[in-house]
Amino acid sequence: MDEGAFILIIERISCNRLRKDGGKIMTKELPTKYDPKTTEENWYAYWLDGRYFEATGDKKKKPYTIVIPPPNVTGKLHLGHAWDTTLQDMLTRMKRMQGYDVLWLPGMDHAGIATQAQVESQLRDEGLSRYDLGREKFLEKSWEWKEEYADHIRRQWAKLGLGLDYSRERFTLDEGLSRAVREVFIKLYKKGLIYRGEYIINWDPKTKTALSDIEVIHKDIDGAFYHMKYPLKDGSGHIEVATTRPETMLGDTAVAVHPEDERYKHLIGKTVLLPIVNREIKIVADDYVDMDFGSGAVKITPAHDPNDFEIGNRHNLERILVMNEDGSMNDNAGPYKGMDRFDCRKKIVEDLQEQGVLFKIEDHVHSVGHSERSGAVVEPYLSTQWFVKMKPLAEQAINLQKSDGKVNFVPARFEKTYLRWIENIHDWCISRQLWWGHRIPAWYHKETGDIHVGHEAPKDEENWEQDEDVLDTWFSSALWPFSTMGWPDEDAEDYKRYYPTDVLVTGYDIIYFWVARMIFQGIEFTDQRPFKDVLIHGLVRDSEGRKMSKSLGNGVDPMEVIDKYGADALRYFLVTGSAPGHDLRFYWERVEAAWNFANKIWNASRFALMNMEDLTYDEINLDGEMQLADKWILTRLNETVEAVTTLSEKYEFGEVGNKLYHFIWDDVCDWYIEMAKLTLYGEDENAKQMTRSVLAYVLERTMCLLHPFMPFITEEIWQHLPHEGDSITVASWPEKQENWHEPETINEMKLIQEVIRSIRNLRAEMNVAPSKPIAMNMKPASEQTELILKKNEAYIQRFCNTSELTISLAAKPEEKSVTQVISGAEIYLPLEELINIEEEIQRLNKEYDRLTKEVERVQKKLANEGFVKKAPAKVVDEEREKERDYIEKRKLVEQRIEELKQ
RNA sequence: GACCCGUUAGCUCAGUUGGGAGAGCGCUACCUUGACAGGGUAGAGGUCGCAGGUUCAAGCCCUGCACGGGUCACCA
Repeated sequence: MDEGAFILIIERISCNRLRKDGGKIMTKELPTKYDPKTTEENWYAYWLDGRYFEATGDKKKKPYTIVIPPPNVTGKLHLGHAWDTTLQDMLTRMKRMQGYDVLWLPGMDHAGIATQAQVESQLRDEGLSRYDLGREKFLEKSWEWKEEYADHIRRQWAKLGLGLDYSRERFTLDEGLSRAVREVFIKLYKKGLIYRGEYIINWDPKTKTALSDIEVIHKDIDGAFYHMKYPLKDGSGHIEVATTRPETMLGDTAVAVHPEDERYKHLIGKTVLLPIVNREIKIVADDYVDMDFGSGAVKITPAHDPNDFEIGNRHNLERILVMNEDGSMNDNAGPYKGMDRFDCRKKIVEDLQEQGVLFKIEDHVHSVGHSERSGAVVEPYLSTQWFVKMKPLAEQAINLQKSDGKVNFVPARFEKTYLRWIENIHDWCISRQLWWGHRIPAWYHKETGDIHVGHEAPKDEENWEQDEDVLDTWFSSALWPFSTMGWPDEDAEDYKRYYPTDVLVTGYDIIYFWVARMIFQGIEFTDQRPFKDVLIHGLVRDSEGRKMSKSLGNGVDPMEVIDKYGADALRYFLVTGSAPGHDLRFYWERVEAAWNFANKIWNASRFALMNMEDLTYDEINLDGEMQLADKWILTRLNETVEAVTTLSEKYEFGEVGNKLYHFIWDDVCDWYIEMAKLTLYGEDENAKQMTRSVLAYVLERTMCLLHPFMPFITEEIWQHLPHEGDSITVASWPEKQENWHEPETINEMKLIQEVIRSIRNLRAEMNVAPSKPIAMNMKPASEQTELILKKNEAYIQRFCNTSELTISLAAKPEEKSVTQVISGAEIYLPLEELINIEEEIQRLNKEYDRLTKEVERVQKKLANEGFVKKAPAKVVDEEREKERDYIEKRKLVEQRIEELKQ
């Protein structure tokens, strides 16, 4: 691998050494705002220095492998890459913490056409072409270019915080991978699955290379339908044909009609005189022709149309190429020689009209193929190229999906997408008329024309010439999951240990180009799927839903986002921003929301650390007496741990994000920390110590859960918190702790929360400022509830801001009290001066009506025999409980109304 | 033409084993409470595209339709 940029990162490690202190806290006080800039770079350097991302080969651990979809070495990473790699980073970080020997293998793709085009454009600026330099010099230039961009990409990976094993970085043109490419080519050739032949291929006249079918993008273009009359040689009339590409008529070598077509039967075998070039061509009969389309007669240009080519084969027609490789007309075009194909079209239309041959032009929208790379209109072109025979390979891939060893697509529907394509696949044109790429390992004998295919030239090299062309970049990408592991050396350590990989993460736009090809090559050469799962995500779009593109200028540079909000915020936004397999719109506000979340976490930790005193990891002790809030948050932590773990295994990161967000913001920050203040600011030293332990423990575990989403801030906080080990990247993944799991605390907490909420609500409704202390009188519905309320009255006092609080089964409201009925208790607030009895009665009447509606709804449900009989007992019981509760509450409200009325 | 996806709060979107609708932003009112104003509290806002069906029960399953987006194929 290239060391350049990597060393830049490594260099910074030295200034970071003071952090290597065995995990002790260096500073206690955190600044009040989280600043990603000052922390992110240091931590990345620290991670590399600790070599936490390198696969260890540790036999005691199970391997877990992902290979990165290699980005084009010619470009910068965009938000799509950031999304794609963040998903992989999350998976590998989690697995590493779970104790797997993780290999996440980085690398880049040489991207033949794209890179060559860039280098050529640079040369053009210097007034040169690649031919001026020659092949060798041009490749030198390209390698320089590659080094520069590879550095750039590595720096971007670093900024994103990706835990890549750089010691195993690969490049598709590396010697090892090139050997794999040759090996595959040779083997397929020997098997007859690679062949060379003259066929109609997709030709890009701009970059002057052949393309495969999927590199052609079809766009609807407003064109025209040109109707022409070709005269019969015997002067007995003419035959009418139509075309969208009139310039191809110069290459016509027949006219075809359907053999059953009564209109033309008598003309079959006759000769037509092709206008302009005055070539004599035959009228042939062929089933391919659709009698109902157009005139029912088709001009045949075997050298410029795939269907015509087939017809030409069936009828032994001459193939006349009328264009050069750059899209200009050649010698066969007679008077049009040298003209560009589109200029020729204009001129030939004029000329034919003048001659009366072309008699009608109709507007016609038709789909025109464009080069995916250069944008040029693709010309169907007769040319000698190398092809992969796809049917046998596709069949193996299709069969694989019927076996237990199938590739699991996530979301599952993409398997259909994949199968549909592979079931209808055509042979794959793999030769490209470029210099930057894997040169085709075929030599042609200068005299005999024999073909030699092998790793090296034949011994009498001077008598042979190597094929000038290179292979489609995807031909090498298809081997990526195993060529990077040392294949074709099947005894290579990495290949044996890490192949097949566990999951491939990529966008749906690349299923055909890459995923499908990796699968059939994987089966053919390794006898198994190259990955167990394929996680498919969508595309990043702009805020209006448009694809980001250079031409629209609506692209957002992930580095700019990171500079503004930090990598953690960007990552969190990317992986929680959409449903699986769906596109994602980019919104700055949502990145900002993620940043706010990070800051919230920061400040919660800041609070904890300010109150942690010198608690060390060993001093964390959860075995003493606990408050409700402590037991509750530990239980909620357990629930969150379980949810996060199982949802992550299912790649449901959006849901994982929701769970963590809710747990951290609502449960930890809004409730637990607020409640912890009671003990932390109180006098009871034992309780304080317990709260510190719980807080430290919960935060430490929470940072671990969040680490895959937000690696930087979690490492920073984790290092400040009491912890064990040198880095959160290798900390243990949280597991459910049965000792501290008390589901009943959830309900107790719900009761306390309901009390607090209902008082806040009443205050707002009655315009009583939260800062104003009030007297509060509670009447529990049972002794059990009374116990819970009394045990937790400190919480109620604080959060309801009471001047006095009584909790008693015998409690009675003062005359002028506001009443609130909740499940399990009545609450009275004697707010004499604020109360108007009439208004209070009205308020309670509203409540009465609301409860009545609820009662009716539940009773309706319970009155349904089918429901009671067929619904699960648990569901029915829950409804009965609700009925009881609503009726009870309604009764209490009713009583209070009656009291007030007296 | 075939297939896939979407249609849920003002906007953008979550909602996976079918059991009383959620988030972010925006909006309203109030709050400098000793982690956080990048914050807190309370609140408004939804016939979950339409029509059928299955089911005790449908945003979720099935069928059809409408609109929007996408993929592939055809296009002389």
